[in-house]
Amino acid sequence: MGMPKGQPARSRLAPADWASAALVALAAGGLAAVAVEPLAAGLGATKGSFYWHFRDRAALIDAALELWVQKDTDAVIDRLNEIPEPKERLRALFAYTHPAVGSFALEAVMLAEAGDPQVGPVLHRVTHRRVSYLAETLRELGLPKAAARYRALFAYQAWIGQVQLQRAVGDVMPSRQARTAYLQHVLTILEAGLDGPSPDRNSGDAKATKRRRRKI
Amino acid sequence: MGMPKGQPARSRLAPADWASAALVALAAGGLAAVAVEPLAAGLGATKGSFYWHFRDRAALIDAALELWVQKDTDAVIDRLNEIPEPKERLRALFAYTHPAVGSFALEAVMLAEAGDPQVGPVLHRVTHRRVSYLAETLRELGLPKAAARYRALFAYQAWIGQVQLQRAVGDVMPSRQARTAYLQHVLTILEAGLDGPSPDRNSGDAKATKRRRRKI
DNA sequence: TCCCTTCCATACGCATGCGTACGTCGTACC
DNA sequence: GGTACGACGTACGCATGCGTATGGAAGGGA
Repeated sequence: MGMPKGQPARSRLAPADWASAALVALAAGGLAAVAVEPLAAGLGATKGSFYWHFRDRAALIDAALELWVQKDTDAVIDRLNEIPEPKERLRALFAYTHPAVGSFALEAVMLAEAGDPQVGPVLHRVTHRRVSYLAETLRELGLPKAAARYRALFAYQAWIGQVQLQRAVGDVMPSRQARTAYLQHVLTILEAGLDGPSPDRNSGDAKATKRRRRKI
Repeated sequence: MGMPKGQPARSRLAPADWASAALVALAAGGLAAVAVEPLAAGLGATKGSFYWHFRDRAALIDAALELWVQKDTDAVIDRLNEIPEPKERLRALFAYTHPAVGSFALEAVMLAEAGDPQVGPVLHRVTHRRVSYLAETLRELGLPKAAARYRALFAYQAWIGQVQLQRAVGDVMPSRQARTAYLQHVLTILEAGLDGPSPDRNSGDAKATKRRRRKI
């Protein structure tokens, strides 16, 4: 009983607790669901605790957004950067962005709340960082600059569209088989015909990549 | 001056007035913005008027959603169906779905509010109808059934993604030139490689079929 | 003119959520 | 073992929004 700082212990709350709870609420019900009193009730506390750690509700939302950026963009890119081979990196990225069905609710919420003065800039930042990182990885694969940017934009847009469609209508893609087949379809499109008509024939020795991979 | 039933005349209000005002508010601020009292203030009326025409707020939301379906799906399909040539129909559809930048806010809102018990079913209905219509038109162009469905899904998803990206970050696509170039890029991809490996060798006449979509 | 229906305004009760003021408990430190 | 401060609970005022109740103006028949 040395106060193991676990979560279920309802002893003391830190700002991080409030932020992660806010992020959960955000994913579940949008910005409107990030309300102080319901969150406090969920944490087994009251507003008195909250207003000790945060100045107001906006500060909580900022913290939650920052947490989102850190977890779903920064951390992912950091992990991807540990993979030296760009092709492998892309594959890992793709595997990461295509798992569950109901997931990525936060993405949809952020897009939804894009008009909000707090969400807007963050979304803007995240989108740019993601697309830029994707484009840079594509450049490592030998694509010229403009082409890499187009391809990155298109891939990101396709992903956004898929996330949204899944959330909107879960059954447009009936079986799991059909989903993977569809995925394969999208993949071949993404790999195919940019300049040269040989998508899979990689450049002999794959070392042509200069591996700049700076943090973007 | 025979009371021309115009909007600025603040004489009598009909349910349709409330519904369209609700739709405007919905596009601007999401479901939370569809509030009775602010809408009444905007219409120069009070709640008393509203609760005469509608049973409650949910009824207003239903009416607004129905109006949306009618305007941005049913009416568009009806208009498109007046074009006998499927190729021309696709072109008209594409032209309609790619105009302004800030438009299609309602689409984003609907996707955003997909979790809502009132919005969900409507969105589901609309999406199915749109995709099915697109697939059907593609079938008229000779595509086999499964391929037409894949292509329709992919096109619709690409459109959704573009709408969302535009709303999220307006400047990922810097100049108008870059936008049209990007569009061309997307178009060729959409046209290319379904089954046969001959993407760009279009059918003699340079009328390359463009496809894409929007409001179906 | 009278009356009745339609349409709308005013006023109220209620619930939720924000932010603030202030009281209170525990713990570490002396 | 008091005491000071950090962390939290309680209670309040305020604003907004929903829904209801009731009264009153406008307009068309009779």
